[in-house]
Amino acid sequence: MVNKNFNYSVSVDCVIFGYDDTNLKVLLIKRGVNPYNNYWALPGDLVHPKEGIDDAVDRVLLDLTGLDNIYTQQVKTFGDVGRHPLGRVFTISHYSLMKIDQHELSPLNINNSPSSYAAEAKWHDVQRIGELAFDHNKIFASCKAHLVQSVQNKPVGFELLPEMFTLSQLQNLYEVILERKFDKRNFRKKINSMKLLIDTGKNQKSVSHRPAKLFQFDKDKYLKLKRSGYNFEI
Amino acid sequence: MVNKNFNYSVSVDCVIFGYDDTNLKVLLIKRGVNPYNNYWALPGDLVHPKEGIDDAVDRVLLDLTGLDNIYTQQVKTFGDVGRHPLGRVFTISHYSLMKIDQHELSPLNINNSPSSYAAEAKWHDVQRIGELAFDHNKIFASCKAHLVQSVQNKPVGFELLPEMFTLSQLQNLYEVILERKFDKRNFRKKINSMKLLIDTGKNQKSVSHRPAKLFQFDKDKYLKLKRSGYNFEI
DNA sequence: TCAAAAGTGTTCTGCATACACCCATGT
DNA sequence: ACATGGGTGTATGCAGAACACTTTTGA
Repeated sequence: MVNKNFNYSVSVDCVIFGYDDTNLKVLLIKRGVNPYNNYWALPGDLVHPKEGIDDAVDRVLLDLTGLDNIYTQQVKTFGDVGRHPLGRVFTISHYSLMKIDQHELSPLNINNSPSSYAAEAKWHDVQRIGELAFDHNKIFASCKAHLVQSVQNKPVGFELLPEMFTLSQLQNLYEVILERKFDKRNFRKKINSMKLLIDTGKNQKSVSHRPAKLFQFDKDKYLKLKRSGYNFEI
Repeated sequence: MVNKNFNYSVSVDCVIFGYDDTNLKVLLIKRGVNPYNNYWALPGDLVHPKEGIDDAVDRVLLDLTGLDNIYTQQVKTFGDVGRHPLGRVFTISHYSLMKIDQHELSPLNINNSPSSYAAEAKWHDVQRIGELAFDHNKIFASCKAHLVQSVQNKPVGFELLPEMFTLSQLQNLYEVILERKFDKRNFRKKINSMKLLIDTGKNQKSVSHRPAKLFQFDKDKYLKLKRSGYNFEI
């Protein structure tokens, strides 16, 4: 006999952020099934019976992007009584940060996916997402706010940049996420004082202006500093 | 027929913090039923079918304390496969802040409660909680860390103090939560510069030293400032 | 040679820190 | 009178903010 207390369902949803050197982007899927057929939605899936929350998130991300090392943080759980037409579904929302150049949004990935209620996947400007399925607009807003907070006291911005990046790319990333401008010299002074970037010795190629130096984020050094009480702050 | 996808259960758990002018406290219940009979545990309950997450939290807090205006924030959802012996139960953890002097932990409240799996409720020093039921030690640690973060950039500390409080009480509260000392003059300078306290004109009574002034937190003023971009920071 | 973005220092201001003595009350 | 915690100001150092010109490359 099924216990009357065990009749809910639980899903995970991912707000996957990317950065294309100009704008902050979010990866949405277009639903190919009801409910909300043809609506854009956050990628997600039900949590399987023998699967932890993080495992479910990793699976959704792997199926969608082919990548298995995407930075992810849990944000908030949504469970309003009427949020899902088929029953009581709680969804545990997450934000994920990926290097946008690393993945191919191949139809292959999407069609192979157990999350194959998705007919299409596409990057959208975070400024220009329309009405999403379910309560996904609310979820998106919550995760976006969480990103804005995180980026100011954790070095998560680097998760959105390629392995090697210029200081201008980094500055523009912060400007786009925080919706404010920084002074170039002061920004560089600040970044420089952290001593967390490695000068790769390489330069940009084939740009029609003075080529910029390429840097890497020194994650090991950051982790050591953090263990001894250091607080990242932009 | 019960859909195979609807066979999970969801609960809320509350890490209820209080402050007794010396230590940071957490309100735990002693379980009177299995599983984990006689273990101390976080107060919580299953989310009812027609009830939102926040409603469930409010209900748990009302049943336990008789109060209905307790500051609460959702923290994190836990759902490891084996975390509950009776089935797949996800729990949405919250932290709550209350003025410790406002409530009576009457057996009445506890026995009237639908959460009457509780045989006893008691404030514990946050430093001295032993092994709790389920994965509640992990949940507690997560909520404590969240409190430490929050208290530094939101004026939530005042939720733990009586309506009127002295500057020394306030300073000690921060020292206890953040586990560091502040210089008295600098702390007061900082608090004073925020202009968020109202001098009530009243003083402490019957203390065997110079009586301290009593202040109130100006919540309305804070909310106005916040809307126009102000960021609280200690 | 022109356009475009990279790169670079100094001054000023304000906030965090460090620090020691007198005051009001109860016993 | 003494013990207890309440209450107050100044000097110093450091970090954030404002600000303009030269350099390197491709077209």
